[in-house]
Amino acid sequence: MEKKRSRIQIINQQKVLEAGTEIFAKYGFRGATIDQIAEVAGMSKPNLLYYFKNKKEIYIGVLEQTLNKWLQCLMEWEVTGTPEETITNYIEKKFEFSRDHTAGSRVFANEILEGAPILKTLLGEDLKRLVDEDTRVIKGWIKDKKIRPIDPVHLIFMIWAVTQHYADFSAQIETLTGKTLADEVFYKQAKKTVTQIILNGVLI
Amino acid sequence: MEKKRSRIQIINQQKVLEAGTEIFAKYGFRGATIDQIAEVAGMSKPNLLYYFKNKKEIYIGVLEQTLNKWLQCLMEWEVTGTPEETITNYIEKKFEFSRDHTAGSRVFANEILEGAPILKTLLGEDLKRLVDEDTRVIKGWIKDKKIRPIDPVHLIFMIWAVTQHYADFSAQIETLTGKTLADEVFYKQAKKTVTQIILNGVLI
Amino acid sequence: MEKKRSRIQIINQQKVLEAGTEIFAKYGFRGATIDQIAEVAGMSKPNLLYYFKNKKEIYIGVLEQTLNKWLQCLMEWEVTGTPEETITNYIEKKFEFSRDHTAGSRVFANEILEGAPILKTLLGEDLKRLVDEDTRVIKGWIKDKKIRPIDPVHLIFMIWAVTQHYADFSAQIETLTGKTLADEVFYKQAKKTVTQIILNGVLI
Amino acid sequence: MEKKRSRIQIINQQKVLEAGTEIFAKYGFRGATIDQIAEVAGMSKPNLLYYFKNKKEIYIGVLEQTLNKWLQCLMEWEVTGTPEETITNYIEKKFEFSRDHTAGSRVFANEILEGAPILKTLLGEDLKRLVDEDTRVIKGWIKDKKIRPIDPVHLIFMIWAVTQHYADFSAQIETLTGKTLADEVFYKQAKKTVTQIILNGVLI
DNA sequence: TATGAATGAGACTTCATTCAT
DNA sequence: TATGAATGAAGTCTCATTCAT
Repeated sequence: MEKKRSRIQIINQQKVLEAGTEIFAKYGFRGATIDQIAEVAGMSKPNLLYYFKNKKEIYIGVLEQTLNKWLQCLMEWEVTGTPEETITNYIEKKFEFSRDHTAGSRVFANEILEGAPILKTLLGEDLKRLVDEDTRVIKGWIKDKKIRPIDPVHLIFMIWAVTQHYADFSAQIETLTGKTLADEVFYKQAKKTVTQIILNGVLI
Repeated sequence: MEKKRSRIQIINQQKVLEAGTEIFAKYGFRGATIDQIAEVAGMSKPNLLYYFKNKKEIYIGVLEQTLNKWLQCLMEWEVTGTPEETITNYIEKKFEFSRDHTAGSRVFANEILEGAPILKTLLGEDLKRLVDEDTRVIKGWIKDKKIRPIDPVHLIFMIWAVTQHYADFSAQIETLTGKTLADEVFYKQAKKTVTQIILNGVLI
Repeated sequence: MEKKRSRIQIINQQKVLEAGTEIFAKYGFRGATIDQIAEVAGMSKPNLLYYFKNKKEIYIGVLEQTLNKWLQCLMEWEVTGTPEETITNYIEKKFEFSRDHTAGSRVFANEILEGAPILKTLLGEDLKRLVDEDTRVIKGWIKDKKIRPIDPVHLIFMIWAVTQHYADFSAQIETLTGKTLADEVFYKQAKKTVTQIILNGVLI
Repeated sequence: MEKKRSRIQIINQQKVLEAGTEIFAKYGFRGATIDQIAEVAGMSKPNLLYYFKNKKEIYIGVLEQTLNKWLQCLMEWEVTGTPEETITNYIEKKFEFSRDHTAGSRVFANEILEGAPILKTLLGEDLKRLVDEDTRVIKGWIKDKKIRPIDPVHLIFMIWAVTQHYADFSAQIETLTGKTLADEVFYKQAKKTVTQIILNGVLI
């Protein structure tokens, strides 16, 4: 299934994935055209199709890469500290991800919006494992009376929802505030406010 | 701009808008086809196009209808009570909206994801007004020391983000938990947890 | 599965089938292009695709129509007379078919050459039934000592092979003799010679 | 036109021709792809194209090779014996050819079906010569009252048609009888029946 | 001699939209 | 108001062929 990949193959595939992320983020799967992706990737359409058999393969590649980055982000989470430290760090990481992978985040959001036809399986496996683990940690905190007795999954969803919102809905946010996460001040303000509310919301 | 609309026109246009909401939610603007919408609306394609000049008009119609419903939801907010009552009520309303207008919410999300080409203007006007007003109210609370000094817009975004997440990302949520907002118990649990955290997060 | 077919639909579908027969006979399935068929049928490509979903559907339609005509030809065979009359009549019918349905015969030949991917099932059912019946009749003749004891299927194949040859290999025949079945004299000569040899070959 | 050909060239060209025969037989000229041929020949596509300038050249090569083999088969015919011996031997040779060069036979059939654009010239020359000679021999027999007065070319076509039928239509034959020429018993039966009928058909 | 990489031409197919009734 | 029929534009994908090494 996997061809041997030479240096140039790796480079070009990566080029395509990056271009694909950008275009799919902007136009969705159907809206994106191979032409656009090829143009951004700086290669001819048939050459692009030499590396990825068809449009869907590019899309899957983009999704997998994004999901992997996201999973990695979630896994880098240090759970050894206090709940305050840990949650602060978690939110920080997610905000960073939203800022640094805005396009990927949107492709991801689009896929979920359409019912996650491609990602469903992966989400049910890899992501589920991570959520289960986080849930366990949070339950431990609750048992130790370190945080209030809230439902762990909804806390997790809250953090995901908010941080992702700044990436996915940035058009709306920009229209309303004139700012995006790219604005350093705005970024810090958002992170700070969210962290504050969540921490005060759960810590005893 | 407005033609005189006979009874049957009104009925059929509404049929189309509902069908459009469903289909656009599932496949996005480009992914949706007029055929699909016509089929769901129970009329022939040319007949549908008799009511809406082209695909984009249907889309705009759906977006406007959804936005109006959402604005109405936001406006129904009673600001006369205590912050606790008010915020609780606000979150409740938004959760209801997510549950009862899942499809519309997704069409809306999709539009924002793609940069809100159609809605941008409306958002900058109608929604901005509402946000400004809410901001003023929240600032009043802060000044009166009724809630902690947090940045109002980010509080608003948080609430929007979380409640919308349950509609837009329900595929992911369902994969991870097996539940959706249609499940009464899950719905209440989600609403309760979110309300708790936010209230504890902002109240003094 | 079958739509209601209006007059114009029937007419246009038949136009397409005829054009398809001509083009598929000349260029084979892959070699044929929808453009060519549409051109011959006198309609635009998308309009043609309004009647047949894709190229393969046209092909299947052509094959089925040809097979049906052929089966009908085989069934019109009168088995009540003497072997001499019956065989003479059978060969005559097949020769007629080759002359009057040259293009269809070639499409058919092409399909068989490629392994009959589409027709295999039909051949195994309808045609098999006919062959079995013919075989029974021939065996009866043999038992009654009306013809020599030859293997019936090979006799049948012989007749098919020869008559079909004049349609399918007419390019070769024309190169070698300068004539085709369209030439009345040549047609009669061919039919007469073949009938003679076969009759003398099997009659006692 | 002829380059000096090294050992490896000869070997590789032969590999390509064999692969080409197989693939062209299965899919026809347009249906065959160079990739497929290269794969069967066990070499890369550009390497294959180093030996044959383009697809058509491979096709021509295959056709020429097949035609040569066929002509050789026809020429090996011993005309010195009695008509019975000679015809029996001729049919035998042709049956052998069909069994041993099934794929080539089909490529040939395909070419003729499409109007013999490539072979037409060769057929008009080399094959014509052979047919003329055979015709002369048969006419001699008729004049000597050794066989009945039938039209020689149609006798020749009959034999070609029948023997070729077992190669070209083997898909149909297999569907109807479950056998192919590869089955020794079936092969002998077919040859015997055909020989019998033809001999009885022409001998006085 | 051999092969990864690249491309232009062309085919199939979809789909929004219009026509005619 | 309603709909079968028709079409142009556009997009996906294949494939013979060439390039560069």
